[in-house]
Amino acid sequence: MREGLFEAAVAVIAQHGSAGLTIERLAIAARVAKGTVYNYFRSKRGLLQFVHQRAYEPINGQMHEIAASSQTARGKLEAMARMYFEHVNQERELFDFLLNDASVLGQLKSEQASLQAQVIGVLKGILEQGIASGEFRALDVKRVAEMILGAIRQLAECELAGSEPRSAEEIVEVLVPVFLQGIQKGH
Amino acid sequence: MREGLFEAAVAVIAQHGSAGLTIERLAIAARVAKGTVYNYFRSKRGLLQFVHQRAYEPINGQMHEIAASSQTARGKLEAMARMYFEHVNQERELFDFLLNDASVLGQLKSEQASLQAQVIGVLKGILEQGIASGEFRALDVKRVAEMILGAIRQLAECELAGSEPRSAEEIVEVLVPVFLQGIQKGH
Amino acid sequence: MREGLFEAAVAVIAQHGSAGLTIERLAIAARVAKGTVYNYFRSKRGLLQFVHQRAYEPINGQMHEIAASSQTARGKLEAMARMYFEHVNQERELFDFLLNDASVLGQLKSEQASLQAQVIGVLKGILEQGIASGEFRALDVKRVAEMILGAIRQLAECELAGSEPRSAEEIVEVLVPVFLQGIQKGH
Amino acid sequence: MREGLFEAAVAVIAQHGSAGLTIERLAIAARVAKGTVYNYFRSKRGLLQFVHQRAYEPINGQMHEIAASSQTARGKLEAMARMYFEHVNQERELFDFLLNDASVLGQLKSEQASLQAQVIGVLKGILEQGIASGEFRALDVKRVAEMILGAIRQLAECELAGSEPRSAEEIVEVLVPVFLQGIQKGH
DNA sequence: TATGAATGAGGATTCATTCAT
DNA sequence: TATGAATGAATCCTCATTCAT
Repeated sequence: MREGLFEAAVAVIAQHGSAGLTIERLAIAARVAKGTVYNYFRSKRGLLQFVHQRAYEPINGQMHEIAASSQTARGKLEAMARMYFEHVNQERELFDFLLNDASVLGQLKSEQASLQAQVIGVLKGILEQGIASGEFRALDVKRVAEMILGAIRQLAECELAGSEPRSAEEIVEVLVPVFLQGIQKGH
Repeated sequence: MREGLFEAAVAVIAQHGSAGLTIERLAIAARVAKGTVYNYFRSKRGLLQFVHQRAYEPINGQMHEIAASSQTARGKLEAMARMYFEHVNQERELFDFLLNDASVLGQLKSEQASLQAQVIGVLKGILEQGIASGEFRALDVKRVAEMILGAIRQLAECELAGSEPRSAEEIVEVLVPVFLQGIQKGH
Repeated sequence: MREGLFEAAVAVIAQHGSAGLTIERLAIAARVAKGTVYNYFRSKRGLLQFVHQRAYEPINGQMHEIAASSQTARGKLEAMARMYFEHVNQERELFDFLLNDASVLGQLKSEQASLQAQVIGVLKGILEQGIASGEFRALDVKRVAEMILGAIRQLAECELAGSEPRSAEEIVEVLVPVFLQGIQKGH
Repeated sequence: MREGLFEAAVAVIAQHGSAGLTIERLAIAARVAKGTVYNYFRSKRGLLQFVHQRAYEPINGQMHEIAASSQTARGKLEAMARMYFEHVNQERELFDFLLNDASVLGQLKSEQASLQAQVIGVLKGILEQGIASGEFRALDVKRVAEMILGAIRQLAECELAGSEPRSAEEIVEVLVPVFLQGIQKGH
């Protein structure tokens, strides 16, 4: 049932925007009565939290899988970026909400923050692996992890803002070389 | 008076978050009557637009100055990042709002988008200059511009989230080398 | 419930005039919460439309019945006038509103106009029947229909303004002869 | 100055409708400050009363002139109807307000009522003259006066609702015969 | 007298949440 | 557990009126 409400929420957000997600619309989309929603979620805030968690669950899972896999650090960065863009492309409206409005309501700020912290942690791990293995030079891993996350987020946002989705591959092919070799000539 | 309302708005946002900015709270913070607000702004939307524009005005101005100056592309990138972080550090609450909640309620989405487009445009210009001058290698300038913007934004956000502000210089010293030389060893 | 709100609306209008009909007063009169009103009417405008339609429904119905009946044109005119005054006498406060303030705020202008157009249409039909049957002489039916409607409305308004209601019959006995034989002597 | 405000009020009503007549708009149209209005009118209500009176002044004056003139009763009726339609046609927007919305605000009800009473009084006088002179048959003069007023008002309203103004003469030529000879054939 | 900034009561509307059935 | 009618606080906005200059 929570599952059904999650999907209904996504549908409503896709159609009315995140500000248009009201309990009434949600209930209609889920074909239940308004009161029923409150049997499964303490409050709208709880619902939002669930949507947030539910949406990032697969990404989170795959992120940790990638991190735990036995690849080079570069391979992991590539895999993570690719995986992320694939998800974003698959559920464009949902991520349009999650990327831009999620913290908006002031209600998901902590969730958003803890998620980011997790992502940054994983990226830091990858960077440290790369440094240890000699792939990467010594770095301020935290800052670089933040930069990578930021770059990916921004690419995703611009991607969503534009009309035609481009393949994840395409984007990875720009992202990774820039971070690996930099933009300076003769490197 | 618009000035006073602007400051009151920043104060309210700092305390209650952007979703907590109501005309009533604003009026109280500015020590005027509710109706007075409407003598200076056509609507809440208008107020928000003013706050947005007002906040980015100096950044925007300096951004164009830097772009128009006679430096190497690298110098411009450095200058822009430095300038940006200095502003952010100076008005932390305000940017906490602008960075996260600016598109709140969907009311400033277009302003935010046009601002971003402008920034990306300037960054593209700098990248093209660098390519032309032989500083940079051939690049997908649009994407790289987006990445740089995203990295800067994320650094700023994390900076604001953290407790102690770090000098802009420090951040620039991490950001620029990464984008210029990349993170790969032996480059 | 819509019924209850209708009656509450009539009561409020009777007491405060149509401009004094606020959602708050309506809710109090109906002994419900303000929000409840909006569970039954999309907006104040919708409420007003309902009141308008609800009030004229019976008159409208009987008007068309009379028009469709098999009487002389004169008989129909008499019947319509009688029927109208009977309704007006029965719900004095309501019609006090409808006759004077219906177009209030411009919100019911279109409803009022379309209703009038309908009435005029029916009256025209009756006049044409009378001309065809030889009862009436050739006439500018539209104008005469307007005149009859206006005369009836004005009689009703003055009736409502005065204190003691007079029987519909009495009024019909003045109205019809004037329109049929005119006021000139020796006719 | 009151004169100037009257004209400004008419202009505003013509452009924004009667509900759109605010003190602010009035002041702008009259090219004075808002506060100045209150040096000439105690309140908005007072202003409205003045507009009402001012608008009907010429009609009222001519009405009494006609009543006092030495014509047949029929001639007076004709003259009054003609005069009325001429005025209405000259200031269509103003009368659109006066005819429909004047009592709306609940503020001009008494003015409207006293004006009507006056008109009805004059019409009664004319009818009595006609009866005395043998032109008209014995009548319930009050009722017939009301009917005549109502018929004229309705014709005027329909006239204003329609797009192209028709000459006053045309209308008089329909109105008077109907009231004089009636609509019955063979009369 | 003229000004116009400031006022604040008042009004329409939304929506998360409750609760009796 | 499911329902959905009822709630009422919260919010944006309007505008007649006042008053210090």
